[in-house]
Amino acid sequence: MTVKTRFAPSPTGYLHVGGARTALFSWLHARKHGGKFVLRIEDTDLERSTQASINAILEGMTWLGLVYDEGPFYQTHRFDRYDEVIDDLLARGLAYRCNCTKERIETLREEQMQRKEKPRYDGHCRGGAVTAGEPHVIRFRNPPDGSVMVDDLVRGRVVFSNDELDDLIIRRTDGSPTYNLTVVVDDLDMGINIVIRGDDHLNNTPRQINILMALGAEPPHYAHVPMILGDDGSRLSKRHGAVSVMEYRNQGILPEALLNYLVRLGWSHGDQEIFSLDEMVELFDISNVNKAASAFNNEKLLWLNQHYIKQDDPARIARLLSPHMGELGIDPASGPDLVAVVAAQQERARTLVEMAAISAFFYQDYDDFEPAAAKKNLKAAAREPLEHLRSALAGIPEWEPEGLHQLVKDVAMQLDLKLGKVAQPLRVAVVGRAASPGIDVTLHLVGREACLRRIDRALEYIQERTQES
RNA sequence: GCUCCCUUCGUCUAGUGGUUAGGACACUGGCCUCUCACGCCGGUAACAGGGGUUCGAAUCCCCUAGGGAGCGCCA
Repeated sequence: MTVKTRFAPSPTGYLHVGGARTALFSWLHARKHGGKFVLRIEDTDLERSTQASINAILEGMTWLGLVYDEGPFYQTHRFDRYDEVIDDLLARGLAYRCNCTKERIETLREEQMQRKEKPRYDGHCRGGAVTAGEPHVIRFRNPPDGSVMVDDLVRGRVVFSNDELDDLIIRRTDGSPTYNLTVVVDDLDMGINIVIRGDDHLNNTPRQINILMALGAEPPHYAHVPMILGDDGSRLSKRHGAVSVMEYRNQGILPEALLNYLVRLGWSHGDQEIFSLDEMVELFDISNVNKAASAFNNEKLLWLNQHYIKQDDPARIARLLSPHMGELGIDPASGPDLVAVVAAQQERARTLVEMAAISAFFYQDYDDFEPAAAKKNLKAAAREPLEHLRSALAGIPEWEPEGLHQLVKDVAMQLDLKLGKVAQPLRVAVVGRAASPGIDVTLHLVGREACLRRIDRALEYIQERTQES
């Protein structure tokens, strides 16, 4: 039997990292076993589902490269099928109409709570007296005794007693089906043989198994993966920073870095930290997934992102960096080759946003000197080296890194200064800050004209500064 | 309240009766060095607590504590 997994988000928000990891695990499991991965949109809640959320989920899946083999299927397109199943259950006495008022249920709840019992429906309408003509919901007739065993691939065996379960609503008064019914029917119809989902669904599983049995179907395998918490161990939310997958793209995270980070959350393979997609597919095993929730650590994500930025082809990084340069109002075509800039900055940025920020000076004059850098490097003692450098740079015939490197060294030697005493003022003059790639590469990419202009500006700055004091 | 689940460095994790409890991120000392970064070498830091079982327990059992989920005409 070929393995078939699914990811079934409800479109009531963006694709967040928890959902993305569940999707990743499902996708990996399918790929590893040469199976199929299905995307299903659980949009039966007409109130909260939005097209914007659907688009956001699809966009997130695409960005991550979690390609689905079937779907997206929409539950709202399948209402006829759910009706068929519900009617069948009703006809066979496995479901019944209920016209209990919300008030009655509420009172029942309160009484049960007072008696320190678990609140649940008491089966008041089980007798079948409610007619089709009056407003009603349909409830599933849960087995009154016995127990349900869930043989979970990550949790192990979990047993639920049927008397803990009540007769859940499977069709609302307005005629629409509810989650526990649709999920069961869909997984059955779509041939899903392993359900990988968040562990907030573990408690629903026995109910779903009971419905499945009423339909005469064999339950699929289940794997309930733990949830992802925020940095501080509390439930992940917006205040922890990005939760939406697309937000990570905006922050300059590479999809392979996010994927690598997510796969290591709750799963590991010995001491290995870096996994290519192929390695994940080969090594991932759903039954090795941890049971405990894990906290999302942005620092480690950043480390992985830097790793992938360092390792990737500069041309690809340049392509991905370009829009982030645009965000800063820079057209990369207006200056040095962006691929060369990436090659120079590749080891210096944890995100593409960072890389754009530290690369702006290649394309436009900086606004102001970074105060601390200017204070330390652009003082009176820097005037002479800068003047020497300026005239040497103005006269150098070839504007290439090798010659430029030699030039800076020569000036230092002539003035009997350590290289740092010459290169560092030059760096601050040219880039406005104390950090940049090697001085030779930096000069080369900035270009002669801009270098001379900026050195003049630094000399003026030193002039003003020495006059003041 | 009831049911179910979880618990190794700050964080992610390795570990399946005998280990100086390993790795990674972060933090930190040093090296490299024109800056930053990269890289390299080193350091701090954990078995939630208590009982058992056993010659021996992070590993098996029980209890306690803490955390989480569910108990919707949400999914």
